[in-house]
Amino acid sequence: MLPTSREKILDVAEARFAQRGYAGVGLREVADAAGLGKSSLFHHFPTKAALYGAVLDRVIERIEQRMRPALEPGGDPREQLSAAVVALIDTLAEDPPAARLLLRTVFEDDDLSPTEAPELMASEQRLDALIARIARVITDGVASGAFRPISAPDAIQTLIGAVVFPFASGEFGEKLAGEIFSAEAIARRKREVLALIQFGWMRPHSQGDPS
Amino acid sequence: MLPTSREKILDVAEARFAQRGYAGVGLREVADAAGLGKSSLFHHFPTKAALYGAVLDRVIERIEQRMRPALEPGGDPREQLSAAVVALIDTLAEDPPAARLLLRTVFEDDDLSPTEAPELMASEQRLDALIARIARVITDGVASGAFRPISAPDAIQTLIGAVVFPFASGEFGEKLAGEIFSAEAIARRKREVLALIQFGWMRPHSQGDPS
DNA sequence: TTGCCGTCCGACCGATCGGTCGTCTAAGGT
DNA sequence: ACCTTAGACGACCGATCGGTCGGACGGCAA
Repeated sequence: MLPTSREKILDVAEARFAQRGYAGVGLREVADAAGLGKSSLFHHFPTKAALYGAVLDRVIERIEQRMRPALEPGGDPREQLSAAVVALIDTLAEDPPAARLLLRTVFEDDDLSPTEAPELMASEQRLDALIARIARVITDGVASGAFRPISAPDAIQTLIGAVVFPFASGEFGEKLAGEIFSAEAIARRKREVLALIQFGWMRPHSQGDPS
Repeated sequence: MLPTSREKILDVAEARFAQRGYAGVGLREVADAAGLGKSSLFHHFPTKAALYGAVLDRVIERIEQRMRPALEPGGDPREQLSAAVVALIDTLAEDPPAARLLLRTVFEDDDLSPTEAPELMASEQRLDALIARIARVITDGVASGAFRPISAPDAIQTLIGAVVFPFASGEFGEKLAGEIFSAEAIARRKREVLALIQFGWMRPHSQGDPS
């Protein structure tokens, strides 16, 4: 039950990177919070960027695992998309720092570009594959008539903004709508996004595949 | 036409803070890019936090000015909300670093909390007032029957995510949907969000105020 | 017992951080 | 002609940054 040092480091680093960002977190701070000396970190991760990469990879893997069953090919695109969104929301809700970490990572395309931090390439590819699968579900749905003729990339941008941002909004979001990670707030977010998908993207009064 | 040193500093700092975040930007970097020595910055802004505050304030003021006419009390809430969103998108599109700066600021609720950086209080209050006005439009619309019974705070979270995030998504967004700030991309974003409001939130086949 | 190995540590490195200080210069008012 | 003032500058400060290094400790296999 007691976590290994490596896991402890990852847990602490995930929370700190989410709160203060890559440049804002010192390795000393992480080491202290993990109950280790700073130099001990380097026995588990060769560089700060590698530590960040490991943290990010763990988060993306969790999300991928939870969303995978919903996205398996061959099903009703409407149900696939809805189930995928619910799975994503559940995963973000169980790992509070995750949402903010993901959005911060998107914003750090300078310092954390895969060119400079090759340890992030694997994570990026996995995320790309996941997004491609979602895009596929949307384009399939449009092709079958289940969805209006929406643009998959734009729909995905909207989806990320509407799903991930609220769980990353911290004090701002709490002042606006109360506790972010309460069961009620999570349920409200699901309703909000599912309604968006249903009324905004699904074709009304259509039973879908016209074949 | 040639900008004053102060304006030059603000322009450079806005771009840098948006790209690398508060902790990730050194004052030396800002000074160099502005064509000044580092110590000259302190003749215009007493601390780094004050500089960030001035940058943020300028961004929020621009947004507020552009959205104000759309939000003046007494009008059709549907038109008010749509016009406000269009105004916001236009403003973000004209000032590319703005969206990312705003979201980053939301995420920095630790280091940049108004308690520690009192120069941000004014900006925060102005932003709160702006959001309150939007919330008012939504609740009015719900009361008059123009909107479904949606929750204003949740709707605002969705709106921020769907409007602001895409313009802050940088390389990630460009890989997904091409140039973010092209005229076509801006038009697509407007269509996307306006459709969301219309189909997702407006009551169908209703002419609104039943009085 | 011996030797190895994974883990951890304190001391240290050069670089950079935000910020201070004293000085110099150019413009403007009297 | 004089003095004030704003703006800019280089030198410098203590603190912290990511990262290195040599060694100490404990478990385990031979």
